[in-house]
Amino acid sequence: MLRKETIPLYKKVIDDLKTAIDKGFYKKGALLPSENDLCKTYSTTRVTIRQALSGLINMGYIIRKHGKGSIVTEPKKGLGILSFAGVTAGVGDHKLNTLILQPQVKQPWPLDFFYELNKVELTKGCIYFTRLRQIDGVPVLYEETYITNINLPRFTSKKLENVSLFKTIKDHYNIDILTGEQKIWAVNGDKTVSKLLNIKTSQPIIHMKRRLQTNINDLNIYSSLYCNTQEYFLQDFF
Amino acid sequence: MLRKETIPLYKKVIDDLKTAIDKGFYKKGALLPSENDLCKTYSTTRVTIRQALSGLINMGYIIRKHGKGSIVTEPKKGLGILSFAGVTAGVGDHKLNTLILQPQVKQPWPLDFFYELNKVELTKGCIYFTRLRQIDGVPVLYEETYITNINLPRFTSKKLENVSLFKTIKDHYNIDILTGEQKIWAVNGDKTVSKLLNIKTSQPIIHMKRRLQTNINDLNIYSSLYCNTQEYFLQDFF
DNA sequence: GGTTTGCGCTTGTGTATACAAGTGTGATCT
DNA sequence: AGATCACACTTGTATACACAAGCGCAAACC
Repeated sequence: MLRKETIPLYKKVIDDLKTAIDKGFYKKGALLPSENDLCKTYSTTRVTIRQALSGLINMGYIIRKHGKGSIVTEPKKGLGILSFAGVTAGVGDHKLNTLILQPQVKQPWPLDFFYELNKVELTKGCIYFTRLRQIDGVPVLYEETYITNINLPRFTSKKLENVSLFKTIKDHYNIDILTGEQKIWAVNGDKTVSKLLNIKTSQPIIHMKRRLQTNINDLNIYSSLYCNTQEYFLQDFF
Repeated sequence: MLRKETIPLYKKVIDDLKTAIDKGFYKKGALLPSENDLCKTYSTTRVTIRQALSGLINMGYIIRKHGKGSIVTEPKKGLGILSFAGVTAGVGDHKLNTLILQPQVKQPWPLDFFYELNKVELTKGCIYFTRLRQIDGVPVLYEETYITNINLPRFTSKKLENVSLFKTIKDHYNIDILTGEQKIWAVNGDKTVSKLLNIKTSQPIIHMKRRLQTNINDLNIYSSLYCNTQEYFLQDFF
């Protein structure tokens, strides 16, 4: 669990406001309380509050207008990582579910792994699992994930169905994604993938390889994804 | 070109450090001067210096290590927009060239345009052009671009061959890209596109639609791209 | 030789304050 | 009624300071 003894005040402010926005307490276009109001609420000063607000700007939760206030915006879909969106704008999360095909298992890295690994990573081995994302029961994305097996006690027993992987590792191990890299191809799926996605092998699909770096040294998250973009597409805000 | 009367100190610090990094004065992995050193240099306080440094973090120019310092990193490749990279890491820009197929022309927006346009955009019309990117003479990316025709004097006579579009509009009109959105599909190319990319219609290619918002109201850049990922791939850092 | 400790450096977090400048509203003036 | 002005409220920029905590190295210790 590794709950921090004390979390900085500005992070608490970020968390509170973020949660309030996520829960719909502040709707898109609404104004957050002014800096001075927040100062009173948290018994702190503008420097600290502004530090929090600039965090929310970076996350894409708000924009700020001189003389006006902090305006809630549509949050960025996480770090510029390509994420799903429906052809019609209004596809909500409720239609999307995640199926675990291969639950988390500790194993050595594959010999022909698609990224170069350093010594520490090779020594530690990885945790491997595969997931299938469906929208309205239709499979659209198949993902194979490898995480360096460092400081992840009991991770193999965590339930990953229908939860955000990033939120899980953040909540349980306080791991943040710092940077990342993704490579993208258009390919024809092989038999296995085509069968999982329930399409013909002649149907073009997106293939992606990702490497995400975290705030823990040598703890990286690698994944290989295949995505059927016939009815849906991949989307990216920045 | 619209020089501000007074620019804030923290912006000057950002600019100075950014320039120094770009010019190679601080190389990748090197440490910037400490906050206190910068305080002395600019006769200011840590709050202001930290404001500048956090700007550089956002731009991806540095990362910071507690107890260590500000470390210069490889700058982000433009805003998380997917960009090219070779299968082998070492593909340099010198191998890539840009061919203008349809030079810039002022015209009304297409009737069935792929993004929704507002009244101002519709009134102003657009500037349209198409480009073909080649690596070693092999065509890999075909791009159709539409820019709202606002405040772009003489843009139709600018030469776009082998130059960065973003750098051109930044240098000549002081236009910055603020935010963006891109959608991605895997498709089989139609006859026209397949011919341009010199591939069979059965070859899967990437299709992207992009919308880039600038610092000028209603001046947006739209593009529709087709990319052959047989030998190369699209890459994205964040 | 190897370990521990202390110290000076760094960034991280926070308080208290000040003035500049943009936005909107209501009172006042014409 | 319509334009102008003053004011309150907002964020933007900046100063000055304090203590916490991580890093690296050298001196001291065993």
